[in-house]
Amino acid sequence: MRHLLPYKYIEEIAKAGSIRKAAESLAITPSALNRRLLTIEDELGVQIFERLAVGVRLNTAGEILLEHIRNQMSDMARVQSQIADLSGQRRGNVSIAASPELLGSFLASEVRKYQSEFPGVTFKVQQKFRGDVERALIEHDADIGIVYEPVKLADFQTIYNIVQPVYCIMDQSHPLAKKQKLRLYECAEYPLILTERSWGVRNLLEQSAIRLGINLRAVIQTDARGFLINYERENDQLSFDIQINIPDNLEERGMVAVPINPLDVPEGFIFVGHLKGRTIPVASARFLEQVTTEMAGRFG
Amino acid sequence: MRHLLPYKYIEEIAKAGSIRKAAESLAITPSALNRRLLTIEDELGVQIFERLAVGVRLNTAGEILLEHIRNQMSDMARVQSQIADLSGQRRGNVSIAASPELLGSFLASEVRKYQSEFPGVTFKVQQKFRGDVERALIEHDADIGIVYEPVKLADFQTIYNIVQPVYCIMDQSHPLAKKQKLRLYECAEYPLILTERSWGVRNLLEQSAIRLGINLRAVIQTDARGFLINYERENDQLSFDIQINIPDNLEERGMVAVPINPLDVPEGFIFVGHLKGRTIPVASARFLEQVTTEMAGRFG
DNA sequence: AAGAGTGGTGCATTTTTTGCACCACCCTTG
DNA sequence: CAAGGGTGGTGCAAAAAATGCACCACTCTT
Repeated sequence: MRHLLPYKYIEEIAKAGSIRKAAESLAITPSALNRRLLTIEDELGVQIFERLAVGVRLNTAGEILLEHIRNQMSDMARVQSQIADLSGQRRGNVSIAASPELLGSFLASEVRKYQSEFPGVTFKVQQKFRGDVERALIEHDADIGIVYEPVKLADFQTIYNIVQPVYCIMDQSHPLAKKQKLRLYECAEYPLILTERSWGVRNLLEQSAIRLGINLRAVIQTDARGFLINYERENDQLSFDIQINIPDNLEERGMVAVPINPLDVPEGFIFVGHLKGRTIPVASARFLEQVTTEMAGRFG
Repeated sequence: MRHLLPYKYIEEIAKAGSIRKAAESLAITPSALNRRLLTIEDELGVQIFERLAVGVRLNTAGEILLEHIRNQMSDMARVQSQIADLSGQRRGNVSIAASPELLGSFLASEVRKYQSEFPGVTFKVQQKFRGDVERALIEHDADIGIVYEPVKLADFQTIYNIVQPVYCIMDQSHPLAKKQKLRLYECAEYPLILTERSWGVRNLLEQSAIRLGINLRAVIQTDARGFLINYERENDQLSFDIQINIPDNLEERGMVAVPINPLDVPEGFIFVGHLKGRTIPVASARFLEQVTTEMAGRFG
């Protein structure tokens, strides 16, 4: 698609903030790039960038144009995807922005399943925290968004959503391991392994703790999955996760997951969808379908 | 916008049905045009046109691409319009597809009013019958649609609608001229001037006539406005029109308009709007606003 | 005051596009 | 059946457009 090369150039200049830097990453001369920009501005009749001493910056007209460019480029990708799908081949790139809670095991196995059927499709999976998923969609950095406990959904087109209770994960020998349901104050008596506050699970826990007047002591604060679901958890530490992120072989590892009473910690929501008003490429749409079907089958 | 020249070429080839004809209307060599097409198909990886002995025809992939092209081109027009509007200037072209009932006096005066304020804006007004307005929008042949008694509204985004009763127009000396309301059978006793059946008014009349078992005798069947509202109507002929299309100076012309009992002929609807899912250019949006405000003021 | 960064420009070179002439093909028409 | 007018496709030379290089003017930091 050589004819939307100018678009790519503009986008790169906007991102780099300077013609020279953009030229470098585009592997052309600053001179050539500069002239292309001038030509575009001339055709458009207005400046797109304001010239500063340290580089260039998009002005309002440029913002409008850039939004159009991003729409246009991903719409073109969709068209190519649809056309390729006509001839039976399924190609393209599925770009996903997902909360870390989804990346533990669920999404990986879904991608594996899809790719075994359509090897021509590539994937790009980005970990984004609650509020950042929607932004990734707006900036056309991702086609599909999967969020646990989203901050807002103004530009989010929800295709499917599902409740996900919070589980407490511990060693089989833990005093709480035999319970059917846990109260939050019971957990709070043990040393906790917690994630950063940007995680949806942590957020739910914190809010509940405040409401109930409980203090959560984090002996380890980490985002590394290895700590949250540990092979050899020697002590009485507890960690938390949502249902979908708990691996199947948890028991083999000598561990158990016990649900927390939803009256203490309310169940969170997983939202699956894409940018409002967009038609996403065929491969992405099919993958979305597969994911929602799988979710509905397992938790619906 | 030179970079979307290829789009223009494809659209023209599709419209002309032959590379040579398209080349002629694009004022370039068939050879050059052919090569551009081949390049595009090569970049896309698929054929866009099937080659026939008498020319070329879009295949399915081409249909998908063409839809994208049309969206892209009118979206670009919108972006340019928005950018121009930033600097205070209002430019652009307002393209309207409207039922003939609206073209008598209403739209002309609205256009005049708008252009006196924004001389930089040009207009394109197309007369389309009931079912054709929506098609014009779908093919991006028009930004704004105004229909009296539309056939369907599947892809139509209604911004405003209003009821419009049918009036009977006659000379002041006509026996029916003094009535406050007319029954349809009263009209049927006189010679009628009717439009083609594709008009919304005619359609309403015909359906009512069938329902009531009345026979409408058209002594003149014409679409010419001069006949419908005639300066010197010598005989007792009657014509019909809707409220908005009746000129202000009807009385000066020695004529009167008497409403028909809505129990006989139901009131029709005028729908004002644009293609669903589209953001129309600034100038078009403002004009739409003006039209709906005017309608609401006069008939709301 | 020096230096490193920025965007802009004249000119020769390279790359791309175009026009011309022509080919092979198909269908209509005489 | 043959001729003729239409179609899309292609080799080659000319024209046009884009690029790279060297350099300028400028601003801000050091």
